[in-house]
Amino acid sequence: VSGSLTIGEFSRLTHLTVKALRHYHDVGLLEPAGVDGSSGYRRYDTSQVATAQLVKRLRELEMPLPVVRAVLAAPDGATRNAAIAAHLERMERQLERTRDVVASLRALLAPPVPTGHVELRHVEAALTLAIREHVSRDNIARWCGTAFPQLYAVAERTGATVTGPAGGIYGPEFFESGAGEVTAFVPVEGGASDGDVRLHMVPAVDLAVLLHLGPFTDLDITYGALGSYATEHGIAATGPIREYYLAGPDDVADQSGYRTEVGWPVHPGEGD
Amino acid sequence: VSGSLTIGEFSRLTHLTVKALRHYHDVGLLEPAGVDGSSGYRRYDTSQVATAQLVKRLRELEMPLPVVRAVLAAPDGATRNAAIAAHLERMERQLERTRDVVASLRALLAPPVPTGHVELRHVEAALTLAIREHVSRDNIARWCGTAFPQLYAVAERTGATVTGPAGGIYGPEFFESGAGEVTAFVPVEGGASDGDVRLHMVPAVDLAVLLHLGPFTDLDITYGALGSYATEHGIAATGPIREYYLAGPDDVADQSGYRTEVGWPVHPGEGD
DNA sequence: TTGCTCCTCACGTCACGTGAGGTGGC
DNA sequence: TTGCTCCTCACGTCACGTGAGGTGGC
Repeated sequence: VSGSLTIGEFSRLTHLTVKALRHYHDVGLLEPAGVDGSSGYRRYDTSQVATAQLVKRLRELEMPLPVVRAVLAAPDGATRNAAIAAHLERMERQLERTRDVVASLRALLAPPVPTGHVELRHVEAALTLAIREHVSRDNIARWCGTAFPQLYAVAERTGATVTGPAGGIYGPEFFESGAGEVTAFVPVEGGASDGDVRLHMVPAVDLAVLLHLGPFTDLDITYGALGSYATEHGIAATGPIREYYLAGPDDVADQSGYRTEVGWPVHPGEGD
Repeated sequence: VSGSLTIGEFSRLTHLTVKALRHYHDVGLLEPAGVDGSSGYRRYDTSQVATAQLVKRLRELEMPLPVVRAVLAAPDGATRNAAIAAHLERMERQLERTRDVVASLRALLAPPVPTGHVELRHVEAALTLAIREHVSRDNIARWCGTAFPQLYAVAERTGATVTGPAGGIYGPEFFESGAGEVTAFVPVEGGASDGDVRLHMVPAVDLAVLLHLGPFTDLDITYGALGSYATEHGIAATGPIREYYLAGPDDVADQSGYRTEVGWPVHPGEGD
């Protein structure tokens, strides 16, 4: 049993708008069962209703059309379900991120936390195991989540001794354009390069350093305080920014326990 | 104390990209402290950091720029917090909606529920208290949430006796274009018009009727089954679609207990 | 026959991102 | 002086929505 439907009838059956159906036809996502050669009238079939309903559900979950297309083209149920599950997981991560931002918004609106003490510090060059890559802001959390374990693993494999807290070096474009070169490093004695992980000398710098307590989501607050300090004292220099992870995800379970030193480049010897 | 910053420096301080800052300037959301007359160089001030951080937070929560502008322009903290709270509530509602859709997606992918029995029914014209308005799909839940209580309130005020379940009439454009004329009605004896609520004769129709059990989010499944039935039996007529709310939010707490009759217009006397 | 449904462009939306091509400031 | 930062267009993105202007089908 099947029945033929005009686009309007199919729209009422599936609760997809006529405009959406024409768009899905244009992009080849949901082809009508037939198209009249002379009039161009689209013809749908009742057998297409189930597919249309699936498309509607996935779009309501803001699944991008290329991904929807992949779901529809899945050769079997397992592949299809995996694609859907992956999307739901993306949504879950985004939801968690939203929760963090809401918390951080409350913190921002609350009476301002007394900002810590800015320290001017000369940092010596140091031997490290490091990974350097072009990373976008959106992916930085996941990237760090794989990079640092990798660094510690190489340290162990190559017999290196870790001599201090891990850190990151962020090129200006990372902030100014939303993506840029990022170096993750762990200071070591001994050890050796291994694949992407290189034995690398991190250069000396003069930094204004401010300790950030709590989630990474709030880091911009500390950046603001630190950068304002450096600017107002006329000591700000250009160059990459450093972060030192004194206590992070590997050390404490709760984000509120994170301790991060933010290092802003300054001109040497101009301390206060 | 204050300090002057180039757009790049301000970007690194606030973690807003240079492109975003220029855009916020263009649309008048975040004006630089100054602009050099000859070179066009923007100049920001450290005193603007806090505002920029707020903008960043609100944008991370996908607050539309006009709303952000309203928050920034709020004359006092209370107004500002109210605007933010309203946005968080919108997000909360959307989150709930997402949860419903995920559940409904699972239902769709599960082995198909045996569909109920389609009944062909001649419905007589009936006197009702009714509200009619142009409503978009996005707002239909909220609209019904105010319309039906209003109908019952007028029924009580004007001494009307409710004689059956409430219903809705949906013009084809409601589905085909995503917005259209919707009539909410409650059948009565007695009663009188009162403001937007009119004493209105709902016309007679011939309907194919299928009972929908569960959340409204799943209604498209029943629409698909019912419309396919009518089409495949060659009895589908054009005209508005009716829903009768046998058990809805006012009657049962859990969505899974909702019972809704969907009525699809058919040609009279062509039953089976 | 009427008018209702369907058709195809072309352009708009929203918040920026992506270059191209060019100039100013240290 | 070099090159780095900044500038302004103009156009792209994504999934449709919004008309305009016109034709086919019952």
